[in-house]
Amino acid sequence: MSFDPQDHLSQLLRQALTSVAPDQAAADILLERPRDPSHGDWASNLAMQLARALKSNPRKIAESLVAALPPSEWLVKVDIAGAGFINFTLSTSAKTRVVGDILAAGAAYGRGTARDGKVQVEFVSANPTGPLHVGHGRGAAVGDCLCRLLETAGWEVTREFYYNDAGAQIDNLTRSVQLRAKGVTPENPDWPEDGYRGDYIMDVAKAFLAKESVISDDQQFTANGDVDDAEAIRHFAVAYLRREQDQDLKAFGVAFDVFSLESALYTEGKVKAAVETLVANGYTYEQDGALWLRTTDFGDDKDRVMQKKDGGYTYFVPDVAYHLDKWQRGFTKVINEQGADHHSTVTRVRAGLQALKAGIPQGWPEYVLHQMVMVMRNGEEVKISKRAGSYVTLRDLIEEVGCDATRYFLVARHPDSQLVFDIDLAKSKSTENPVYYIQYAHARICSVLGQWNGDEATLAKADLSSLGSERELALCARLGAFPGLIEAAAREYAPHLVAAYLKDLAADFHGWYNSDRMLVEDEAVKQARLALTLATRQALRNGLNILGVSAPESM
RNA sequence: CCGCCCGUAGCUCAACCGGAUAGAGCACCGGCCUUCUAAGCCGGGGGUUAGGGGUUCGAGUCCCUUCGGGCGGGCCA
Repeated sequence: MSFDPQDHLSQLLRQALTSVAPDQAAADILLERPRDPSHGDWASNLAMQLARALKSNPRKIAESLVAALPPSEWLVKVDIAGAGFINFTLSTSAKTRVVGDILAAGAAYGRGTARDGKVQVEFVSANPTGPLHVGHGRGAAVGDCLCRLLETAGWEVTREFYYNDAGAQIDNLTRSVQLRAKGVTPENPDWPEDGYRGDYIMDVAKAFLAKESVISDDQQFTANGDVDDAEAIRHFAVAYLRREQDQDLKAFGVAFDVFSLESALYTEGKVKAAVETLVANGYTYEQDGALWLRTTDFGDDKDRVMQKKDGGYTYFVPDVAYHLDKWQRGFTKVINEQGADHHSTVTRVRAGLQALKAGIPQGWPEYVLHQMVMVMRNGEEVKISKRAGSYVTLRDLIEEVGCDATRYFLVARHPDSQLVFDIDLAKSKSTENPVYYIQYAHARICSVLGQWNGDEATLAKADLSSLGSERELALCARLGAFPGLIEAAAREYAPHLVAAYLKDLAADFHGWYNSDRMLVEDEAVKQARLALTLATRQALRNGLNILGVSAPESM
């Protein structure tokens, strides 16, 4: 049973509160770590929060609370400071016991208790019309790290990839490959205005002509080489590009559990069924030869066309059908990770789902929208244009920068913030690369433990009473903050917090490493320090694992 | 014109349902390798948190507004 000081103090305060102000006994009790160490290890603003309700001076309330606080063996001091903060100072043994807790928990340290309901995270969802670019990379990094984070926090997570394999874009792709196979190049005046111009189209065409077979995670198809067989070209191109994407994702450490195809929603009648329900529920009307959905009933600023004059559905209709399907598959919690350039779909999809009257909650599904990635190379912005074919692929990045650094760079920023990916900077294997800083801490630890060459399992029971320096206690405090950090990052869908935490943890370790030796003569001191060292390695590993970044034993 | 996101040190970014003196890295200056990896550490300078107003014990954080940047607002996806 691990010791959680925050929980412990919270209980003490709750008891004090119950006796001091019984009618406020249900008030929220917030405990936080003060920035300034002289303010103790934990602080509560409870007295200030209660001031209004109790119509009393916060400091007075604080005094009553402190007086009513049950005794605790883990506390050495409680004082009142500032406007009415209650500051708690823990005993050294209370601070260091996290080391034993971590060594006992191992890879499970930071893991939350199992939650009810299963979560689905949909991300990347790139259409198979070309290689994945940096934007997809950000989606892959954020989405996958979010999944790892949610899993760590106790959720059962399904990773899903959805793509359009049948629409106008695929027709365009098919035509582009067909033309290439017939020897027409984008420079030719006959090349369609919106045709795909990238060199990869030529690769697809060549492979088709060579009657190659391709296998991806969800597709397989053998080309017949017949340039007039558009259907075969379409199948082949989709399978080929899906395979390319799979290879990139695999190299990026991302794997999906489920692939969903837009075409299946049509062939299985799910689109038709959704439309019929919307009509039956009375949320549609005809105007200008089209069928409209009254999305303004659900917060949209204008109604949207569902069925075009030509009879085809607009893109959000299959989206609605798809999400109904997700709901019917039992996912009470669904998070869609997408680029912010698609944020206009959020309102429409939710409106469509509400109009289905299927008992779906209003805010379902949830969205994590990442802002755009701007790529810099040689100090200049690299324009990303799929049709022009001049863009930075995820594969390029992984090959040039490495999987670890690429993942780290793409996930270390708040998804809401635009991201400048400076290729030259990320490529440089220098101190400017923060991922190395973290990995280096891990490698250093491995090196020390290797030189000690003892049985790591024995450290779990080490006597920690010799720990107590400022740096050691700061490191212990950082280690103790890990579970709470996971909880917060999972709650806020903010994997970048893990990246920031690991940097801080590495900094605490490097600082301690440089000030004290671990492999000292005194056996008790050595055991205690090695235990702290091992616990730090465990936290680094667990954190790096959430980011999908490797933890090298040596560098 | 409307909607969403962003604006924090020279640069790139943190800051846990609003907390105490806003923190790191890079860059710059000065120190530390006969001792566990110097991809490291220690010290220093650097800020009106874009501007203004409001809410309250307390605001980078919430509300209003102005400015600046990005993305959307197709019977495209």
